[in-house]
Amino acid sequence: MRKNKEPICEVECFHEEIVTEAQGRMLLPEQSKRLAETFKVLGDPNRVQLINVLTNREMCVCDLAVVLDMSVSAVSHQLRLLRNLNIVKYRKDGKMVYYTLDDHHIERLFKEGLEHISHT
Amino acid sequence: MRKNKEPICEVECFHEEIVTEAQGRMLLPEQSKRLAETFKVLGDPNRVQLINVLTNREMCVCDLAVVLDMSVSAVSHQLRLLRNLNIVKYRKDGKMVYYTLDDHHIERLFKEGLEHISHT
DNA sequence: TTAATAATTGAACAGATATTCAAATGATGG
DNA sequence: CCATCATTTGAATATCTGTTCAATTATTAA
Repeated sequence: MRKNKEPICEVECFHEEIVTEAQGRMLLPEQSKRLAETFKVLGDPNRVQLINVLTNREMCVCDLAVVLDMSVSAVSHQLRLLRNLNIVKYRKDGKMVYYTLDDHHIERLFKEGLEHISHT
Repeated sequence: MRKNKEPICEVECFHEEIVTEAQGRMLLPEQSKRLAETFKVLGDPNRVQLINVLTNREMCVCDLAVVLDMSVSAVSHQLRLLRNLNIVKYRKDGKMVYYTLDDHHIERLFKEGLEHISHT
């Protein structure tokens, strides 16, 4: 947040017209927040691997822990995060819990990201 | 990292075959790291607005601060981050510094993200 | 019912991140 | 040269994030 909410009597450097035009092109706060949230969830190497590995496959927590070389607890915490954002869903079978991707939009975004890093 | 590097003599819950198959589909560590970095930089509402506002426009730091309602210093710090990742470039003109986007891949990713949140 | 096991949870901790503040830099004009 | 202004920078701080550890839940089988 800016501190300077007081009347600006002194000379300021901004360009009225450009500022007004740009303000008109701004995203709504709700939009920028959701967009950032969406990207942020993909912004961790372990979650990236998790999402990649769960694409078109179902896997139990324990297998995921072995594959990602993480503790079961750490995996479970990350899965909860993805669950809360409806990115993965789960199916229970006895003691086991099997996870899969539950968001094909995210899949597209993920693939677009992969392409991006491949030609950089 | 997992602690359990000791020989696993006790019963473990993972499924050998599934694990092996999944390991084969893993991204290289370098890939997952870069992919996560790319997404992470888009994972902040202020940076989202910055990138959006700089798309096809050039703007000086002071104008950006007014538009985004942030301090000049905060904007400058964020711009440095984007600069270091070659997402924005700048042009100097006297005391002023004008920034623009410098990465069309990011632009595509950004638009894909926008689409994503619009049908959710 | 008890023991064992897969997974989840919450607290605690270390490390990363975003902002603020004060000081520094670099350019312009008097 | 000096004062001013746009921007950058570094240190300090508060908050957020991801992991670990220990405890808990839920399910199965003895």
